[in-house]
Amino acid sequence: MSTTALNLDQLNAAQREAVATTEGPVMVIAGAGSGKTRVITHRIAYLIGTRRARASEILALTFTNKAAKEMKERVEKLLGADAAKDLWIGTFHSNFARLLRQHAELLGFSTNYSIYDQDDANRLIKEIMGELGINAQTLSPDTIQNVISNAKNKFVLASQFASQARDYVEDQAAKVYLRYAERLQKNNALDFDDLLIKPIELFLQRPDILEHYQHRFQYLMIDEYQDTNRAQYIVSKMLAAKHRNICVVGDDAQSIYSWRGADISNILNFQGDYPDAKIIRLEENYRSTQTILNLANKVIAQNKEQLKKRLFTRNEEGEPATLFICEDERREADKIAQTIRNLKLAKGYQNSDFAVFYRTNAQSRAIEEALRTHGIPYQVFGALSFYKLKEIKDVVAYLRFVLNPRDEESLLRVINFPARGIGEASVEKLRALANEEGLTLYELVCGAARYDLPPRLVSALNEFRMLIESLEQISRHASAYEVVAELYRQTRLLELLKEENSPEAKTRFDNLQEFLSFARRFSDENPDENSLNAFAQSVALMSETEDKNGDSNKVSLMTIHAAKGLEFPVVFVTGLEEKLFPLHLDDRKQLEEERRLFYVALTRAEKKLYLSYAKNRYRFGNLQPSLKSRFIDELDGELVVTEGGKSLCDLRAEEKERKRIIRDDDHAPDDFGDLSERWREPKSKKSFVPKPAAPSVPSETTYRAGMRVSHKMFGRGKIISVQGAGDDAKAKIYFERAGEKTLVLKFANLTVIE
DNA sequence: CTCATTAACGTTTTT
DNA sequence: CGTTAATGAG
Repeated sequence: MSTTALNLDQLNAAQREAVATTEGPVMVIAGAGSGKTRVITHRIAYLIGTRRARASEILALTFTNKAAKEMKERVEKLLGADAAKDLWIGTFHSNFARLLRQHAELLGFSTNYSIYDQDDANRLIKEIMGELGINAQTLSPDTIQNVISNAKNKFVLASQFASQARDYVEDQAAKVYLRYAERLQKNNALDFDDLLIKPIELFLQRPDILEHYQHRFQYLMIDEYQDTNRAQYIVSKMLAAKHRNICVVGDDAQSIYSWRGADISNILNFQGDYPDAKIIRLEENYRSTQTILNLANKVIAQNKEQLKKRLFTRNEEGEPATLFICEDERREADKIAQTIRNLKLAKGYQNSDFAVFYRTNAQSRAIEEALRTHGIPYQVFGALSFYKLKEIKDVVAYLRFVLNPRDEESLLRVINFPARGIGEASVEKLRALANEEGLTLYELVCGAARYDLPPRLVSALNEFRMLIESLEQISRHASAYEVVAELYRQTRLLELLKEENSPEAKTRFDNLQEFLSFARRFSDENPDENSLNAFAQSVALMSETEDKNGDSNKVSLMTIHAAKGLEFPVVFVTGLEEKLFPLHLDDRKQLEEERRLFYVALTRAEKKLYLSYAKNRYRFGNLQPSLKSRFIDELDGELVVTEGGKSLCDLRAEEKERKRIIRDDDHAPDDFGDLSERWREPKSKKSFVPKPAAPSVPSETTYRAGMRVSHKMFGRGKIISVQGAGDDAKAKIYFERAGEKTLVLKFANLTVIE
């Protein structure tokens, strides 16, 4: 195929090798900005173009919908939409959800199974904990959910987990896990983890089915292999066992999801699994300036655990990075906004050329505010996904329930939405009755007339049942869009919101409308007969990022996790403070992951990098001093300048000098703000002296959270919380100088400050 | 049963 | 600080 040959000429030698080595196990170590997606898409095109494989024989697994979508589009560009349409390109979750739809019966599920996201699963776990009498105060549902999810990620099933539970938490979690699995089965529902685990169970039960897929998917490709967990590892190994045409692409330096069960040893040990594997390194970076790359390389070099590689670029050297040292988060945000405005004027950049990264979503607020006051358009990614909004989830729950009447969780969600007089008390009564009668809740709803229930309730239930039945009727022959439209019509959802006449209602109105048009688009693009099921399931696996329009001219705000895989001409990495970034620094492993995250942040930048930190930051509502991040110290000082034009090197020398002077003067060193260029000003000393003690108050004083207090040893602070009463009363207090302490009030001898 | 006010709570990341 | 869960009045 001439087009394919032409395409290969555009690749460098390593990329070409990665594309053309189609047979046998291959691991591509793709450094940041080295053209990874290009390699995968060309490889697919090459396989098809040279007739080594048909499109339907290729399975390409990605980590995010966005990556899948991009890959699909680029393959289509190379081959034409028609040639690419039989490809299985998608996330692990969506591809296996699709596969499971075909075989659900064998696992005791129907093809219309519901997919529960984290929220749904959490609700169910809370419910189960209630049933088991586990106190949610002692053991949070989130913890239990985490434990269960981790077990699933490692392909440890409930019974096995129960038999190997080691401590109290695991023991309780095991009880919940067992019942949780039962309940999912009863509801005909799978959670996200199940989408990975159930295929393994299926393949173990039915080797013939495994063989079918081994034969069908002659070529297996896995993107972001460093992010795969144990379950994903197992299932890919099973699928590749026969033909062994497995090509994994990844970068251990960008592994940032270990908290979610990603197992970096999957990529580190690939060669152990496949001793004959061909290892190909993509080391030429096409994205960033040399300066940016040098900074990043030096940062990542401080990690012990990693595969050897050396990234280089032939791009221009570029400007040094700029470091902003700010008083507080507002000035940090302001500085960023000003810089954006100036760069737009001076260098002709557009809004969309800028990205502002932060470690935690909470940090976006200050930045948004500053951008707003400067009149700079922006978009925030990821914070809360469109599909996680209550109103959207409620509508989706309707669709799920129409498809899957066994799904009690969805039923509970919609039975009184919009409010139709079936409140909590009624629902509890109905559930108890259903239990007594040995019926499912919905069976009882359908036969409500036969029981001695308040007539108003019976008629409300009847109305609800008729709604569900008519939607079910429509779903048999009409598209997902038509079902959603009919749901809106019958429930008068939009009208009800309009009548509310509040701004919140207006937003929800808009969201529902957007969902409707999304359904229409989906139905237009996927006109198969089973479309409501496909629609509901893909919505469950959807997150927002991918369907926000990327072409609008706005500054992008996002967490660094969300930034992976993206690139921007100008990047701001904010909040470089200890305990913020790095957020977790308890052990080396966590710290190395934070460092990889920093590496990811730096390598997103094409032309210019700005780094910043604030010496004070609001946390839980009050201003706290922060220490500059150790990551700043790890940077190559020659490649970073401050606003004043001084290099980081000079600054470090000054810092050293200053510490020496302070030591000689026998002053207690204060340990933040140490990069300040105004260190000579004697003022700075004063600002840390606590105020003289406020008038004392009687010992009977009741202390409340939020009160400002002063302590002899610890100085000024603010009460975070108070526990207990009388002589035993303790308060958790955040002290400006000493940090968080828990004190027995009786002995603390606090004074209240106005 | 619904709406209001209040208390508690937490801020990592995503399929 | 801002959001959500829990409680109490109407």
